[in-house]
Amino acid sequence: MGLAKSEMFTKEQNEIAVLAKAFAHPARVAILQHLFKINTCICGDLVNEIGLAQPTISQHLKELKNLGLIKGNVEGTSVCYCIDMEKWGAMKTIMTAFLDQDLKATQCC
Amino acid sequence: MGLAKSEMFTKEQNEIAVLAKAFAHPARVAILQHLFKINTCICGDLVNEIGLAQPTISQHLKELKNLGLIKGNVEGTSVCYCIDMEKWGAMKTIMTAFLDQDLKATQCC
DNA sequence: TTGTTTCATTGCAATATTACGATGAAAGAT
DNA sequence: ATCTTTCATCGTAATATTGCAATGAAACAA
Repeated sequence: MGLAKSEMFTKEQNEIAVLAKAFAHPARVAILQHLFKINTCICGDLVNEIGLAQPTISQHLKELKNLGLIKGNVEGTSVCYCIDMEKWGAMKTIMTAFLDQDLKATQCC
Repeated sequence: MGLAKSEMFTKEQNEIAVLAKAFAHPARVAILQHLFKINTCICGDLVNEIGLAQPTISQHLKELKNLGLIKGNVEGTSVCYCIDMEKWGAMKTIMTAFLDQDLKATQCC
């Protein structure tokens, strides 16, 4: 039905899925990469950098903000977005633990 | 429109997004975790382990297979799925490089 | 042969995501 | 005050994803 039955999975499984969604669209990957590149914060010239319309960028920024991976500071008429390093680190811990499962496993077939 | 304009992003950005989609659903996370846990391959008792219908599990397995993260060996009437360690490692290299962006960046706001 | 088991595929409904035009809100400039 | 700039939000259309009942295919058992 298109409904993720989150109650039938562990908290960890749901958390990984939610975090992975942040990277599951190239526009959000591009946004994050650009925010890291221009480390001295940056505003909505993301719209110029990436070739999507302003409401679309704004929507992607909102999702990343909801996850806590980025934060936005209002500066006059513009808004300065940047990575929340603390949240990024927390996310990385969870994702890395998942990705490193192979270290404990043995090859089979 | 719901259309990811992949031609406007870099090859790397699209690759990260495609790989991240593998983990963007708790059922696929659960499948991968179970395959790692039962490292001596395992078949479709994933249907019993996870509480989803057989066609649904089969569909998720297909997606993971398309990405190359798992492979399936037919054994009589059953199919034995397991992680493709080589592909997993390649995926991990790409994802880790993306996640480690913060190591080169400096905090801003 | 007929039945059974296991899994893939088809077909469809429900829901989620993505994209953008139009509009609104807030801050500056004039 | 009006105009402009910048961004958020609303509304809606297009597309993608998820889930499962029904069915099909392949291997095995009788």
